[in-house]
Amino acid sequence: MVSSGTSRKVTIHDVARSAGVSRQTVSRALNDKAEIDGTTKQRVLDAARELGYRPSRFARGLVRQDTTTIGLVIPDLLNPFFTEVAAAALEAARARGWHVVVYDTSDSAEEELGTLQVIGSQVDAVVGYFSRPEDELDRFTRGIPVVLIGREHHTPRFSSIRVEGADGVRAAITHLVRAGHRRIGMLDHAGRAEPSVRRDWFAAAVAEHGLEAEVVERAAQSVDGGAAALEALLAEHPDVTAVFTFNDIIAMGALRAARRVGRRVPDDLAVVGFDGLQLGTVVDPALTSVALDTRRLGALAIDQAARLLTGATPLSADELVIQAELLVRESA
Amino acid sequence: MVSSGTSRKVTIHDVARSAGVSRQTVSRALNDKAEIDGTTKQRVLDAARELGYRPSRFARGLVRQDTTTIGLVIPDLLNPFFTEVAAAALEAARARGWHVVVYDTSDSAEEELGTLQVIGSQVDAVVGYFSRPEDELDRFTRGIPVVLIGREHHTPRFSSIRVEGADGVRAAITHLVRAGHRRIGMLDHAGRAEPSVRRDWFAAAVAEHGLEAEVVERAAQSVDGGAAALEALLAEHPDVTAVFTFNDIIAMGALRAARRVGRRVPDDLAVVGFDGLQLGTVVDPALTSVALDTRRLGALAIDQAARLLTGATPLSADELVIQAELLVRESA
DNA sequence: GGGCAATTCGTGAACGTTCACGGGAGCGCT
DNA sequence: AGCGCTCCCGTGAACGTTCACGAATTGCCC
Repeated sequence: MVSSGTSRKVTIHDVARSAGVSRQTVSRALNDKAEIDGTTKQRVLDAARELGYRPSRFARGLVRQDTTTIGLVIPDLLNPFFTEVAAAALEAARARGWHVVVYDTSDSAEEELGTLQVIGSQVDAVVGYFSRPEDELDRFTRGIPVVLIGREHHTPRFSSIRVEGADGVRAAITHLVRAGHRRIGMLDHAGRAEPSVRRDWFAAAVAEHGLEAEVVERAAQSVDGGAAALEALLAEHPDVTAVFTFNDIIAMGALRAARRVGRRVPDDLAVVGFDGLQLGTVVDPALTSVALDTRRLGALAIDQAARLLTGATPLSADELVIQAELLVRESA
Repeated sequence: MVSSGTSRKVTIHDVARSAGVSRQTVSRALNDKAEIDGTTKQRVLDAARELGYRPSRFARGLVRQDTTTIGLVIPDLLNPFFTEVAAAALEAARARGWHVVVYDTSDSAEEELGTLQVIGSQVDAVVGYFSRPEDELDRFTRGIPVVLIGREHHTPRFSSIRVEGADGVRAAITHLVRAGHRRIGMLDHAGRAEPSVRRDWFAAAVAEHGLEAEVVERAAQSVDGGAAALEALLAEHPDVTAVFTFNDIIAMGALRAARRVGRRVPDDLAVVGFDGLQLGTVVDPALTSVALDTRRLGALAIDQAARLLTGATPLSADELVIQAELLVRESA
């Protein structure tokens, strides 16, 4: 018989009554425990299947304190960089037998707020990206560990993983200068109000070589945005022979625009992205980029969450750093 | 004071005692309910913060039956197609206030088994991709709705979303024939033992135009695999002027290989992928593809899960279909 | 001053499961 | 016969929260 569907929830008690045994015996049968006869075990299992019984994860979780679930907050899963981070975090969590509930906040402050309001009561720890002020995060995540990615923290309960790109960007600029480039532009992120940190790294690296650092255009966070920005930059500064971009998505747009305006990459225009996406190999020429080890990033975040959760000594700020490194492929 | 950390779990009772009130009053304060004085509410809140109190989601879930959590099983989150499906499912679930715990099975049968073993006791419904035999799925998901994607089902408790691509592929081939192509090859998936269903669609469509259908090379599921396969195919059949591929990833490899061997796309070689990834716009020329509406796919899966969960009349098999449609961009 | 409503708070019960413990039946051995 | 051991099985309690209900206090009006 198929279970009725709209009926009240069937409990362990119903199974026990149906099989003519006690709750405890049912529990023993379902959890493969000892102290139970083979035939009664089968009888209980049959009764359970017949009734469509399903143990309540809440009741079970209440008494056995074993399962841990963490919340992973991602601004935009369709952005390949975050996809890589999420995949890495999932892998690290699986290795620990954890469950991961994923929230995509769609780059929206409102959705992030909505997520914060529900996440606190659903998970044992929170890992991910946030844009809201810290006191708000604090208020909604009371009592559980929080690991921020790519953002500073001041609340003692928080941890954060720092993304250190100065060295990587410097290596990229050095690489370009060695190749003979003297006019190097940048396509920055247009989303936030103030210039990005990556632009600061760029400016510092360029200044070290005594070059001008002000050849910057701001690009929308998309392939089209990158393409448009490169065209604008080249129109304004035709003497530019190399560009560094905020990220690989924008760089891919730049690659396309370069082809459209007749610049050969890397000969007429060198392009260096940021992120080091695996995706950088699908474009032609393959994208040279200042790469972030996303797998390590995800693993590090989960590891720290585990330490905070178990009370082990957490990793220090010095250890919670991802160092960007220049990944030379074909576009520069 | 910072909470001690390794101490026993602090319960609502501790907060009540600390604030000099009853459990119920604490509950009222924390859940923004009425019937509580402003000052006592603040006192309770302070005490809760002081003690580092955090309500147990298990105890709460046990008494209020509101929160629903679904399990989303994905073979490989790094594969952009599945990323899009996952993002769509997350969005649809968020609209319903559901929580989604994501499992990446890494295209591995063992990981899928491991997922099955734990998922049944953690979620209220299961949605996603599975490769294991149906009786196994049945055994591990007793009592909860299951929505399979891109796979038939025979167990009555299951639902499945069918991907119907025959029409879309036919449209693609017609498109190629109209452009004058007479020798059309295919790059099939090399993963499974038998030829893919997409190859059957291809063969049927090509046969309708009276063309030869046997110009098929099998490609590994990667950009490099696609590139290698196209080179092999062209070496064997230099007269081929158009290729249809198992998916967009392989198509992107084909694009690169075409450029390497000096074939201009789409003039010397037309390329049509399958999936219709947003990613198809980052390559140059942008990829023409037989597109699947991944957003609708994800939404449909979640919708059906919702119907099964609430006891509403589920969608029929006819309604659970995603029709592929030709998306003409630049590569063909 | 008495009645009545509104406001604020507390107590027992319930949610569904597992754990700790105890008890009965059967068997072998002294 | 008595003892002890093994194998099954059942009962009360506990997990931590919310719900239903009742009670106490206060304020207001006649």
